[in-house]
Amino acid sequence: MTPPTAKADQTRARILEAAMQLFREKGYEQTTMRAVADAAGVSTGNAYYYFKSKDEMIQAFYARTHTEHLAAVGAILEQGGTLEQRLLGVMRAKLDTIAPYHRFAGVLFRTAADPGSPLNPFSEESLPVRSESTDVFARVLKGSRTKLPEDLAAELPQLLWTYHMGVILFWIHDTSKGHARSYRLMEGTVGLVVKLIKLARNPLLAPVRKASLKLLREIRGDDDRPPAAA
Amino acid sequence: MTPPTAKADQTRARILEAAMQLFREKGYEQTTMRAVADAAGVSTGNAYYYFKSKDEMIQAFYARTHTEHLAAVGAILEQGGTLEQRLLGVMRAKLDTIAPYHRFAGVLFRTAADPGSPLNPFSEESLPVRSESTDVFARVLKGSRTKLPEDLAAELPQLLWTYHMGVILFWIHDTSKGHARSYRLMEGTVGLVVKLIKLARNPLLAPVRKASLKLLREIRGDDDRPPAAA
DNA sequence: GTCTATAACCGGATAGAC
DNA sequence: GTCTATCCGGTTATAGAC
Repeated sequence: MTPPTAKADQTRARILEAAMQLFREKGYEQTTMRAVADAAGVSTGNAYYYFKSKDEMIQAFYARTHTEHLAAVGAILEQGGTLEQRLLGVMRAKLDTIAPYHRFAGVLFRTAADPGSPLNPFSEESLPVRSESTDVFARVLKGSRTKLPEDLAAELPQLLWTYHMGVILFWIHDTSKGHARSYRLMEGTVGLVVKLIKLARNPLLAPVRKASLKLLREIRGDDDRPPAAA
Repeated sequence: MTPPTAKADQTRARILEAAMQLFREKGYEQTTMRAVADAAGVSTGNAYYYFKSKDEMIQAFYARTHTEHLAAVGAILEQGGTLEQRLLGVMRAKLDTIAPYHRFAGVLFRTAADPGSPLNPFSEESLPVRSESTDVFARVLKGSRTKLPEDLAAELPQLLWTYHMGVILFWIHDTSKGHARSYRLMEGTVGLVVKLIKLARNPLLAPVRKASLKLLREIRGDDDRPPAAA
C-alpha cells in the first residue's frame, strides 16, 4: 500500500494554492501557467505533471468548494426542520460557499459544457461522480417529515440537483452587488419548488405526475430499452 | 445606398464556407485557422480581418441557422392552429434547423457562457439582440386564439425563449441517434408548458401568478434601479 | 479607406533527459 | 518528480496593394 506520497501532495497543494491566489488577483485568463509555476516555485512542465490542464485546476477548486459545502450543510441536515427550511439552508450555504470564486466562475461553466465533465448536468456517464452531490438533496428530503409518493421520491434528489445547477448557472452571470439577485431567485424558487412538490402529492394529479416522470426517465434513457438496441 | 456587395462579401462568405466544411469534417478543435484560411485561399491575417476570432465564425453560423429557422417558421405561424400546434411546429423546426451542426454545438454553448454574448440567456445587455428571436414566440402566442392575462402575456415570449434555450442545452449534450431524446423532451415539455399556461389563466391562481411574475422582474433587474454600466 | 499578406508574439501543452 | 527545450495554434502588428 502506497501511503498518499507526502512530498508530492505538498507540491500539488502548493501549485493549487498559487493558482487560486493568482486567479483571484488577476482572473483566470490573465494568469499564465508560467506565472502559476513560478509562484509555486516549480517549472511549467512540473505543474503539468500535477494538472493535466489549466482547466483542471478549476475543477480541483470546484471539488474543494464541494467539500466545504458538505461541511457547511451537516448542521442544517441534522437539525430537522421543514422541507422548505432545509432546502433553503442547503441552497443558501451553496451560494455562500462559492461566492469567493465568482470572478472565474465562467470557466467553471465552460467546463460544465464538456460532455465528459462531472459538472455536465445531462451526461449519463458522469452520474456516479455526481452521486455525492445529489445525495445532499436526498438527505434534505429524508430528514423532513414530508411524505412523498415513491416514484417521485426516487427522482426528486436528481431533480433538485438539476434545479440547483440552474441557480448556479444564473449566479455565474449575475453581476448584481453581493449576488443579491441570485439569492432572491433562489429564495423565490425554493418556495415554488416546495409548493410544487406538495402539489404533486395530490392524488388528483397522479396521472400528470406519472406521465411527467415517465417522460423524465425516457429522455434520460434508462427507461426500458438500453440505448444499444436503438 | 451601398449596393449590397463588393468583392469583400464574397471573400467573407468563402472563408465562412471553408470554416463550416472543415468544422464538420474534423470538428472545431481539430480545425486550425491556418487550415481555414488555406482552404478559402486567403492568408491567416486576412481571415482575421473578417472574423475577430475563431469563435466568431461559430456565431456567424448561428446567425445563419437563425435566419433559416425564421424562414422555416413563416408558414407555421401564418396558418393558425392551436397554441400547442404552433409551439410544437416552431420548436420542431428549430431542432431540424440546427441538426446538421450538432457536432460542434459544444462551442456554441461555450459562447453562450460569455456574459457579453447574445446567446447568453441571462444578460440584460444582449436583450435587444435577442429580440428578433423572442419575437418568434410572441408571434406563436399572438396567432393562437389563446387569451392571456396581460401581465403574463408581456413576459411569456421571453419565458418561452428561455425554455427553448433549455431544450437546446439538452440537445447539445444529447448523443442519442437522430437526437431522438431531444425531440421527445421537446414534445413532452411543450405539452406541459401549454398546460401550465392554461392553468395560469385560472383566476384562483392569480396570486401565485402575480407573485411569480414579480419575482421574475426582480431577478431580471429591470424592476427598480438599473444597474450601473459594466 | 478597404483589403491582403508576412512575420512575429504569446501562452497552453508536450517530449524527453536527468 | 523535476527540469529544459520545443511545439503548436490562436492572435496581433504592421507594412504594403488596390
